[in-house]
Amino acid sequence: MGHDRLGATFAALADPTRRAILVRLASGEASVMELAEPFRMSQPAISKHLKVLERAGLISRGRDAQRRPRRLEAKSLEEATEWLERYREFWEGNYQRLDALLEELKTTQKKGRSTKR
Amino acid sequence: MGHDRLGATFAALADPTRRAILVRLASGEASVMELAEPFRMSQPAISKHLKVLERAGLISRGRDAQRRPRRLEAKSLEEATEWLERYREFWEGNYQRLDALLEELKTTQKKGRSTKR
DNA sequence: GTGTTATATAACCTATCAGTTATGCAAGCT
DNA sequence: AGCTTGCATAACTGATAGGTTATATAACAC
Repeated sequence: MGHDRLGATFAALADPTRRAILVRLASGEASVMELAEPFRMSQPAISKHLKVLERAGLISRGRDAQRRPRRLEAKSLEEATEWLERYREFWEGNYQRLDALLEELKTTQKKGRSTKR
Repeated sequence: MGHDRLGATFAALADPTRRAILVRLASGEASVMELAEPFRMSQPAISKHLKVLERAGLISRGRDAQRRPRRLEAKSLEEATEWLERYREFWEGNYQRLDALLEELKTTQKKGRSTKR
């Protein structure tokens, strides 16, 4: 399945290594070697993760001699957060109301079945 | 790679079909058939997506006769949102400051490497 | 009972993912 | 010039994802 941009962002965030990389980058830009150091994974593996993060728009590449330091890009994160926020508020607020409403509907259209939870 | 819980949540959110399902569920619980209807995908495919969402803790199963209506569960979403929020605020606010700070650190801890171009 | 509806599960296929090693290449260093 | 460092890329591999069809199960309707 091809991912859309939002999908690519969430997919990128799904991997713990990539999340750790983002956490690291939150405290400042870093070279590939620096980013690879905490993991017992090969450098190419890290480069691949970085490519995923980059395609998701979560990081960008700079240049400093032979280094290609990565830094965070906020945009994608904002989009992801927005998406979540929208629906979080949607049902966080309405949760109790919905619960009651559904219970009501259920007992109306079927004869009362006992509740789960 | 085995996903942790947060990872499973983000992975679940990566698929557009699953996001659409969540959006649908934000307006109330729904049976599998109801959830499957908008898609030109087989019912088993939808059941699989639902299983992914359930393992991620994003939805739960009720029972109503032969129906197994799904409903949203807020917890996982909250966790995901929290994670994003934490880092979003981290660099959204501090972006400019961080930039300057890093420049400073770089020139301090290495002997002055000339500007990063 | 028989048949139907709602859902789950199995078996299968293909594509993508996450890792590996080996190699290439550009930019310093001496 | 020749060696080293930092990174990218290619080719390969095993596992997982996402879809399919076919079948099983469970509750209802007659």
